[in-house]
Amino acid sequence: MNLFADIRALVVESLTALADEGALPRGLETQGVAVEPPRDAGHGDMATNAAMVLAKPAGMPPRAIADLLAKKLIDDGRVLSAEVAGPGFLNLRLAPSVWQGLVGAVLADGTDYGRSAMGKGVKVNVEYVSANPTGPLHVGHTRGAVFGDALASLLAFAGYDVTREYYINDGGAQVDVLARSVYMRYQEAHDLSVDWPEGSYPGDYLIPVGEALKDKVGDAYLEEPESVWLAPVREFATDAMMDLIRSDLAALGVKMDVFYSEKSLYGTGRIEAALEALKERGLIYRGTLEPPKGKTPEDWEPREQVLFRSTAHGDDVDRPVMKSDGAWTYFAPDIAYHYDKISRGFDALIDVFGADHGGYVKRMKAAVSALSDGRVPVDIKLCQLVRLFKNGEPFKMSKRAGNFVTLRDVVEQVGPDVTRFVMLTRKNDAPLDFDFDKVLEQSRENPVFYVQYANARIMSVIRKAEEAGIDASAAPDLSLLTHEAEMKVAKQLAEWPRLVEIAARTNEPHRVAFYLNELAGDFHALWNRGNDDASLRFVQDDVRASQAKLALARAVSVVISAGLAILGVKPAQEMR
RNA sequence: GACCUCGUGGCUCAAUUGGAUAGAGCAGCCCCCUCCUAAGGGGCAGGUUGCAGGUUCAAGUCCUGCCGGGGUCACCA
Repeated sequence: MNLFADIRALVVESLTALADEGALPRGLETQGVAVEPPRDAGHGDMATNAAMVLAKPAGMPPRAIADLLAKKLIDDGRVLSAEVAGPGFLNLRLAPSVWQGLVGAVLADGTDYGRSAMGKGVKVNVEYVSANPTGPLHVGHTRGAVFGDALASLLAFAGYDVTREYYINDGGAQVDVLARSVYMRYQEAHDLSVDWPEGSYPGDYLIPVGEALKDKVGDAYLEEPESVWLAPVREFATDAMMDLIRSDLAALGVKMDVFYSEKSLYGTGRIEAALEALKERGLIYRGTLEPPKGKTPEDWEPREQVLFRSTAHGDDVDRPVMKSDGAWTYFAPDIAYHYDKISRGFDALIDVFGADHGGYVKRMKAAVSALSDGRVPVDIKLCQLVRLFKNGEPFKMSKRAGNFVTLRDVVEQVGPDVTRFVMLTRKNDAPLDFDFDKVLEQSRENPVFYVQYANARIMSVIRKAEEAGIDASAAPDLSLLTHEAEMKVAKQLAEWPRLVEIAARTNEPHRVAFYLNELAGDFHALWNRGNDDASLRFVQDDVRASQAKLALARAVSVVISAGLAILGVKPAQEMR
């Protein structure tokens, strides 16, 4: 059930009929015809731009087309009125029975209401978090985790075949640093005192890992040189860190389908194969890069490197894939990783990065474009910083001391539901303020509360009704829903399927959170109308009237539940 | 210097990817509880969408150039 799609289909049918009658030219392209809610509800229930879009190709003034279309549409039982307005908009008012029927459809579909087929048959890969396995996840990762997870759920709801994936950066130098840091904790576990060099990971979270290493190997590595213990300790340490990260993600309710190891690309010829694929396209060469204009690094010296001609696919400069010592740059395995995603048959890729990786976007897009010969689109979503506050005061993190606010800190303090919802109350590319106190506040300002409160009120009023002996789930006579305040809520429900498609098309899950806030607002408004007008209360002496009103409330709850499910939040049954 | 990103009432943000008279919430002023959760709601006031051009039936949205905030900038990942 998608009312906007239904009415759009009606508009297109009517246009075809007009063409058959000779009133319009045949074969007009109706691609651009849209049926949308008008910006101002006073204009009507729905508006179509059909006349304006078709005016030029039809060679007719828009208002003339709109007049023809209006006369045709009015024949349909669902359309109460069709008025031409402005430059050629056609404003439609729909019969009450349409909105009543919509409420019934929502209840019939349940939380499947709003599912779309737009992604049918399309395989999409969403890569998110992808934090280095060198420590627990912190707040910044939390935003990316929530965003990616909600986006994946949203796309699944829109019909896509979604894979959630985490790229483990376990191939670079930082995991060696991790291994050395764990080794020092291991030494400490043997009561040896150690000096912590600059650039190591001094966080307490490695103490138990050092202990665990001691439990596993005893004193076997104590007298050995690094060449002996580095590789096994590295593996031990990264495994421990991934366990930690997995449990952090689980605490937040994030479950990946695939954890993909960077290290697994080395020594298997996969990086070489990916670069060979680029080479075949003439995009690999040896050369020397110009220093960046304006700001030349202190230690700049011309160097001949192996370069990827990313400029052929929209990048600003070509990018090195191999260091001067012959080792791969970070970019090389990432190229291979994306090549692997392409060869696994994904039709679209989405990468969720932190905003500090913005400079990486063009080269990654260039690589995917080159490797898929332009067939596979990749959308890279950047998540901006999270600024922490406590009661309005900025909350400082000291990364140097290893004391940063972790994902687990946040989840333990405010819970996974609040964490997730709040992380989606801003669009991904805008900075987000997270105040530990305000997110728990029970007030209008807090959207988490506001939406949950709406659902709790619905649950509460259903309980009240049942206590009064009303069967709230009985088949209602929806024709009893006639008041404009009730219609307003029904109209908001009608927008849900449309919103899902827009949010999925733009890869913007925050739109779901904003929509829920609006829906909750409409519901609270209706609720309060009951203070002034007793006929708008949900529990009525007239059982049939009550059942109809409760059906509307239940439909609201259904959509809130479906929306919250996309965000990964459990609807509240009551407020405490 | 180059690239990315953002710029919308006093504050925090939306705006149906190009649609009509730019919408919400805070803060301010005025109202609404013998009544299902007032943990809420209704109303008033508040704007040249950073600036200047351009594209077209139509621009907060697209293009160009400025201004301002943030981010990034070859042997880090």
